[in-house]
Amino acid sequence: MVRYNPKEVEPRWRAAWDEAEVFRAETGSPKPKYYVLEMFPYPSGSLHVGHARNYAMGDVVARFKRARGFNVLHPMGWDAFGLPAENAAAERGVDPAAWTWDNIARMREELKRLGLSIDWTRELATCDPAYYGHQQAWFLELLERGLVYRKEGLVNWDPVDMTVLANEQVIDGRGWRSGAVVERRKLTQWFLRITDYAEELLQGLAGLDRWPDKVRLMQENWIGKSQGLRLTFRFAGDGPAEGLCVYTTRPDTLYGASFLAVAPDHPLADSLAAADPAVAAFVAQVRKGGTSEAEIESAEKLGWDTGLRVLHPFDKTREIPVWIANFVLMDYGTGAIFGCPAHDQRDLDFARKYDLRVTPVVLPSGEDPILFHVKHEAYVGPGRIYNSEFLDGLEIEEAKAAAVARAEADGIGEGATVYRLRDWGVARQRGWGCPIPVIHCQTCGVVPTPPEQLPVRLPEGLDFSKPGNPLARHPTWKHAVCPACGGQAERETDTLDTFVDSSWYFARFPDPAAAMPIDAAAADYWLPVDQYIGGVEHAVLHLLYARFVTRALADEGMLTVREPFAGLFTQGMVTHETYRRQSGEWVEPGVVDIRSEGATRRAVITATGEPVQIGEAEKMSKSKRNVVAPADIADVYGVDAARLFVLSDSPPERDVQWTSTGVEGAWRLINRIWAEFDEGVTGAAGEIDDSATRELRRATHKAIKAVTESIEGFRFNSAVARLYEFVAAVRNARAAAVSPAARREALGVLARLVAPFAPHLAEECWRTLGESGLIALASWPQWEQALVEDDERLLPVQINGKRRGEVRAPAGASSEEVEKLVFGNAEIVQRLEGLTVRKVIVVTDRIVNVVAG
RNA sequence: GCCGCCGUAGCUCAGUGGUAGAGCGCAUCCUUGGUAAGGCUGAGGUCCGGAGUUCAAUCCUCCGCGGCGGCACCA
Repeated sequence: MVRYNPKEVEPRWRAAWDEAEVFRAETGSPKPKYYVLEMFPYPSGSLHVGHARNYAMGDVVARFKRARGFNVLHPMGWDAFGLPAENAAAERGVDPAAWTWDNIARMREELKRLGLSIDWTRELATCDPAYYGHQQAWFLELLERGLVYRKEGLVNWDPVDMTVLANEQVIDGRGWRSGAVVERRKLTQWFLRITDYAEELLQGLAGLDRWPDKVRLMQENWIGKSQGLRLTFRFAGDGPAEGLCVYTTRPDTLYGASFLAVAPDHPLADSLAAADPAVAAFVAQVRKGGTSEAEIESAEKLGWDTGLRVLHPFDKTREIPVWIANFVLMDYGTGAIFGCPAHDQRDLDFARKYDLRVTPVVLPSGEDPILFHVKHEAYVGPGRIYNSEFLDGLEIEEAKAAAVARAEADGIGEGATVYRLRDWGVARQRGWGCPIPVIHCQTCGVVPTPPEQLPVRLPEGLDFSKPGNPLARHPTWKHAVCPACGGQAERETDTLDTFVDSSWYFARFPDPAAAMPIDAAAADYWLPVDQYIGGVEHAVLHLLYARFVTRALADEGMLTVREPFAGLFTQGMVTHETYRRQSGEWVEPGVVDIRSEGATRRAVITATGEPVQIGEAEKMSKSKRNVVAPADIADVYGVDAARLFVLSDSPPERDVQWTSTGVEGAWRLINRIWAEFDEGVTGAAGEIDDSATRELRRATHKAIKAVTESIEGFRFNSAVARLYEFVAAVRNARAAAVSPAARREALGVLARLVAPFAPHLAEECWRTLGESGLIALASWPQWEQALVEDDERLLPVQINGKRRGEVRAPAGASSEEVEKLVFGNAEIVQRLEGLTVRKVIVVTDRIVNVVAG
């Protein structure tokens, strides 16, 4: 018996793979291509088992597809710009570039240790000028095409860090890092015109049939398409001559309008505020309102009656008051609405507060028009229109169409489509990001950096010790010569949102050394990504940005695909129990000893015996100190055990709870597998047992089929479960005198089925079996159909729906044959005594139900 | 508030319109020359609750309850 020693075995095979360059992808190979990609990591400096799970999943797919004859591209890179490096710089005075590159070096070694079948020759990092220079190049092309623009907009401003924050960096109204209350500030910002593609991004979702429905739904909601009417009201008496334009999705309820309301930052409100300090005071008051969930939730509706009146578009005898209201959003629709309190809860709340008219115009079926009233709950259900002149009697949808048609005929409005999606604000006042490559000139305005001056590199020696943008503070960096007039000018000091970096990296991997941002031929060969894998937290932002940028670059002629990711899989997190001392201090799992006493588990600190509280399994985080690093596991059980475990316990899309007992289970499986190979192919002595041989062969071919289908269906946990069963079958067959050929077949299949999950073990087994080549290059086994079909079935027999016995029948037996067997079965006949058989239902190869009374 | 997901053994979770499962834990026993262990056997279930459809519901439909996630004054 040779013990399986992963510490010796695993590095040896990794060296063999490197030596043979087996994972190198060849652009243009005649084999069918398969591009598998996991979302690239931020180089935080240390890998945890959550990363391991993500990359192990991609690796299973990559190795499986390679074995199935595909030319596989499985690259790796680094999402390397971002705040942690700046934080490290601010806190410890280190250079963010040096810090980042150190982390990359460390994480690269940890990733390599996982035995991932990655083509490392294509590695890239977004903080590398060789990468971001190309990003600047295409950014300028988009600028030229008008897809990049500057505008003044409201942004989340962190007054302590002195920077703009992305929405997701604002937590409960406070900066995620500084904890300062975030202000809404008007600032000139760079935007990418993603809204130009809103319709296409929405339509494209329908074709993404290998994406999770959940993600498609989230994107659909995010884009938020709505159809309605843009309608201009004329002022009665005072007011701007052009009138006031509102957007509504409920033109059918126009006769229920009792007020108009504009956003506090609407131009009309601005001009009124300029003339009247009281209005200005009101606007200032509502703008101060916080952005936290709780504040928005409980925010009271506040309004200011401007005194202006508009005429009802279909009834010039009616005048409607115009208010300024805090719940109207400037950046949606036209920033102005008409309020129909009877059929909109927000409008109703507002109307009740300010005592405005509430006229129902949609009558639910079965209600009496005289008696129907709306009190504190708006009616938003179906019904017929009434109190509405020419719309009376119509269904809601008919009335919408009629109202739009009338507005269009009268020349006061038109049908309109509006999206919730906003343009993408990409400027950040940060020093560790991709510089926006433009120059501001007093005389020429915004001038693009000439292509030959790209990349615009970040300077060295930035000062991160103070809040604010270090690029703006740098003594010399921003001084530039205007490329247009040659005069003195200044560089843009904002850098790009790191989501820009990650919105095209998958298109760079096909040729990461190309002189152009994207090599057309290589990208054409490899794209789209056949299988993309990552966390569901990127369901909207990253995945939507990447879909947008792909289209923008395609329209630039740089890409031929418009949809970057043909298949998407969103994997769950790895969680871990948390441990806490009496004092409340979190304790890492490594120093805790778990003891089972009967059914209860207790935890103590190993060194001192001090008891600790066992808490819920939570997402691994430094603050809860429940992070497990793959390296810790590899030192004891090897990385194969860690890979097996993170894939085995739970379906890939769900969270998995890391436990030491679980990884021990995986380790035992590895040893059981190894023991079979160590045993060799010689079966028990004596006459060959044909029946046992046949059973082993059946088990072998069933295992091939089950594991193959499980991997294809992304059910890695059931694939591993099938491996458990198959190993048991191989082991049990050892007791009988099975033919050496059948055992050899079983072991050869076992090694290849294990290979995607535990590749080092599989190589060792493969060599032990006497194979000379690498299993990483071996082809996937095929199953024989005849061996996976049972020729006999065990059919449960129910009497009135309860299981009362079973019969053995040939596969595919007819109802008549099965009935004969059922009524020839003594146990069943006895059960039926005294009952009249009314009906017999035979489901071929499944079950029999006898209905009797 | 809107949308989605989940609820099955002590724990973590598979699964299926037709015999309720796995890993871990627990109990019993065996082995102590596969020993940084290994193996046998076993106990343990109102499949969240209620109604409906069906010959048959843990599964499908509807109504609840509980947990989680996304969006959130989007007119």
